[in-house]
Amino acid sequence: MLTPEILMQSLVDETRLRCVMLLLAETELCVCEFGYALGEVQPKISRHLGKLRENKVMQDRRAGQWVHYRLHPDLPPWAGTMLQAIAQGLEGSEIHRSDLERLRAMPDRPGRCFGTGAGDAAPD
Amino acid sequence: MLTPEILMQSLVDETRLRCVMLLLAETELCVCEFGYALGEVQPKISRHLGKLRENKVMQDRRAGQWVHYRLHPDLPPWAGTMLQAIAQGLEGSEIHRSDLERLRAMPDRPGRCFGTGAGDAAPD
DNA sequence: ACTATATATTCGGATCGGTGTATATACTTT
DNA sequence: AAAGTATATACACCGATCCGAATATATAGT
Repeated sequence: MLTPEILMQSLVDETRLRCVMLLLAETELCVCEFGYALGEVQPKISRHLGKLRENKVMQDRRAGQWVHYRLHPDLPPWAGTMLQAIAQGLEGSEIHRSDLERLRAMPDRPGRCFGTGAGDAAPD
Repeated sequence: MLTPEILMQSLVDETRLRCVMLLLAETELCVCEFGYALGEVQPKISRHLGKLRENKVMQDRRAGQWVHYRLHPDLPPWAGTMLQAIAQGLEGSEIHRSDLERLRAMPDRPGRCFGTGAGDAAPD
């Protein structure tokens, strides 16, 4: 079960915080997208996402060769409140703003095909 | 200035989290009260309170031989939200409950004489 | 089966943060 | 000024954590 202690330990690392903040804006991202947005090498990203998954902050979903991460659906209400409060305190933060910018400018982002595999959200 | 990163770094340590949580219930406490409530030695408590002061999470006030700590008056709104969310996530936590219990059962708690120095709240 | 791409894990080393013990400082009382 | 109480700091040590680099695993396409 997720406790405030574990959540803070999860977010106290800058890389992990940046990843979680991206998920407040994009709901689901794969490892390579995190890596591109943060400008970090893959093993580093993967390790941190793994810890966030262990800690039940995120949930992963494999889709072909890609693994998509999203905020854990069972995140308790107080945890959601914390994330929102952090996001608010981070307004004006250069790093997080540019993370999101780089992500949105990323070429060839892998399309997310949910559940039924019906709709492919590939940008134009 | 206090940032979410610094606040989380401040609270990720159990001792510091326990101290801050006590201040959500008591508004102002001196070092010896923290020490008694947590059952920890004085240097340990003092060191952690010092870091909380540095990080602008708490503010200290000397009153005679005692130094009283309270939550920093300029804590930004998002920080207050975070503290409340954490307190909520901590409901049912044995440690924090008993911290508060021990504090309230502490004999000879130093009286808090604010501002004017008029009233001394010494018990009997 | 072989290659390519995406992700995960392992390992050794470096760094950071917490701890205990001892000691220093500040204030009060006599 | 000397002794007592409250608080702060210094130092050496230890364990946790993060990192880079190399390697392992998983899936897709041919």
